[in-house]
Amino acid sequence: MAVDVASHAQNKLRWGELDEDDAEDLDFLLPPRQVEGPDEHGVKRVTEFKFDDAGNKVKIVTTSRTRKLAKARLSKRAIERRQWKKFGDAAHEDAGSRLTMVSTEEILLEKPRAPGSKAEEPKTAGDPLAALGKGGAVLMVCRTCGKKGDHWTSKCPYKDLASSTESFIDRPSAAEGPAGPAQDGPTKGTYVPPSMRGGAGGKTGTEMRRRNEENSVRVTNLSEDTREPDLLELFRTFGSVSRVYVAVDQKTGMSRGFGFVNFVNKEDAERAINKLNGYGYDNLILRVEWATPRAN
DNA sequence: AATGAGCGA
Repeated sequence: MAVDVASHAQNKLRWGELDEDDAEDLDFLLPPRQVEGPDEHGVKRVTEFKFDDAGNKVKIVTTSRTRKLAKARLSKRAIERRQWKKFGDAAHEDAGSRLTMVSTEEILLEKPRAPGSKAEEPKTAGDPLAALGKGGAVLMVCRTCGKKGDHWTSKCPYKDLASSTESFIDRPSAAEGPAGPAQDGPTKGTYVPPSMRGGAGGKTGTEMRRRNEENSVRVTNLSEDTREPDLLELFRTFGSVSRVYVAVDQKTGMSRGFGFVNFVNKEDAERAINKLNGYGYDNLILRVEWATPRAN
């Protein structure tokens, strides 16, 4: 961009007459802002000039480094690729210029079923009674122990024991403890899938495996681009994994750097902890420990 | 440094 210095000079401005607004008009006298990099270490250098309050020309050099760019995001391979000889349109570009660039546009990620979304409004809008539904309050009936009005199935104190079908419906007389058997629950004619049927071949008594909520392993110090499939790949070598979870910031969608892995078998979880705690993954040192049970 | 989500007869 050519700057017509001569025409500006005709204004015959004197330094003493300048107020703040006029000062901006003199920027054309300054060398242009220069951006170098980022280099292979992710370091970017910006050189710019401005006038200070006294009207002196000042050079400002700012170097910045994109967080974790070289460390976690770029593999050796990727750094290597940056050395490749350019071709096509890029062949004639200046060293620092880029044909592709990172967008600075802010993009909000929205959860499809976010609370407060329009989809759930029409029901109750303008009619507080509608919230109660036709039949009034919903009656909680636990499908595991048959207790009413107390808890949902997921909150049942017996949920960690055998499958509900096996202990409470298929063989109702086997139910013990404070809750008692399901008196008015279905006891006959209820379909029971083969996998859930007791008897020969089925697991019984002491063989019954506790459900796996317990074998929960917390993984911290994950790199921010580790996703659940990555965790699964890493942990599945130790045994059956029933669940992987990576904590994500609801607002930004970015990983919060920790997650959980649940194992079907406690021994597998234990081996995973022993092997993977302190393990270098994606250039970070993992911490792998037993998780304390989640609060409800 | 750090302990997870959502659903419902």
